[in-house]
Amino acid sequence: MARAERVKRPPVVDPLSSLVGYQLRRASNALFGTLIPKLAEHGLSIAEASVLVVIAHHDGITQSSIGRMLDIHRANMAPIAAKLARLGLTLGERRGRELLVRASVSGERVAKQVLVSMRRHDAAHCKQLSAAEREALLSALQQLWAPG
Amino acid sequence: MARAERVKRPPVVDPLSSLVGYQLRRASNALFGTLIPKLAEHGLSIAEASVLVVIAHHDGITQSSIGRMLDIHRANMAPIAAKLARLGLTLGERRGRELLVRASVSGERVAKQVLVSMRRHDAAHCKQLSAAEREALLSALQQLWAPG
DNA sequence: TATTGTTATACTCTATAACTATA
DNA sequence: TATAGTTATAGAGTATAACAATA
Repeated sequence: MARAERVKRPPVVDPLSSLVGYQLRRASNALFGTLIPKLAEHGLSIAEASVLVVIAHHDGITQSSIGRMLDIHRANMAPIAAKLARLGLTLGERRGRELLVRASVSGERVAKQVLVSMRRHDAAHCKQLSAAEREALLSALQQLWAPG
Repeated sequence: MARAERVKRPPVVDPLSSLVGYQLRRASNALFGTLIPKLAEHGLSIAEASVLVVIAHHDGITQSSIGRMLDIHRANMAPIAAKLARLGLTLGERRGRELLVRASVSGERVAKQVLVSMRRHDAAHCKQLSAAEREALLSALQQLWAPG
């Protein structure tokens, strides 16, 4: 307690600092902000890259399934899927009212690169945390939003 | 490890689940999504309510200081400050190029109500976490974005 | 009826640029 | 020069509504 008074930055002036929601938003914005330019090197937004990764891991998945998995509205999935197809990263096969999507050869390659970028980015931001702390963090975060 | 296989929900299908950045975004969106309607009962957005709370705790603070504290751009602070003033929640006193802001009597009252709403909302979402887990979560989150 | 995919559209949040006034 | 405040505007992300096609 007394030591804190000798620190340059004052202890806590921000009345919102003790709120999980506030800290979540700040941390989320921090990681998002640095991830955007990394994925831009691949010509993709975070949403586009995330969808590509999911498709590469789930051959023949439908747009609706991806949207439910990543919490992206159907209406917003359309332009994302269209861009990935236009870039030649995904191939669509219509079956009835569903559109089964899978990654092309180049799509698989880009998906792997994107996932590596994401993991490197994640590790870089978490380097101040121990492995146990990171696992506890992941577990706590999942409990905050996961169903159940 | 073996116990996890007996859990109802499959282990991990989502290739992004192990990323802190992904979990952060999902958790942040979850808390944000339910906080918005709560603060709308006070006629305020999250940003507006946050700024009001900061003003109530820092008498005579400037817009720039608030912006730096909450990471809100100057250009976006203007309409927020204008709305709080228009609602009679804050009073501004110009000194040179600075505009010192303080909460009005009703502003103080609303700020307290808003902070109570925020804390209740936070507690409701964190009720699955122990006090120790919540503290560890706050600490980890702060390390992810705080300067230094 | 319910679901998939699609388009159009609106709203919020955030970012950039340009300007005035003051230190 | 650097900072504070303001305005206008552009962009991204996300939301609703409506529609056609299919289960």
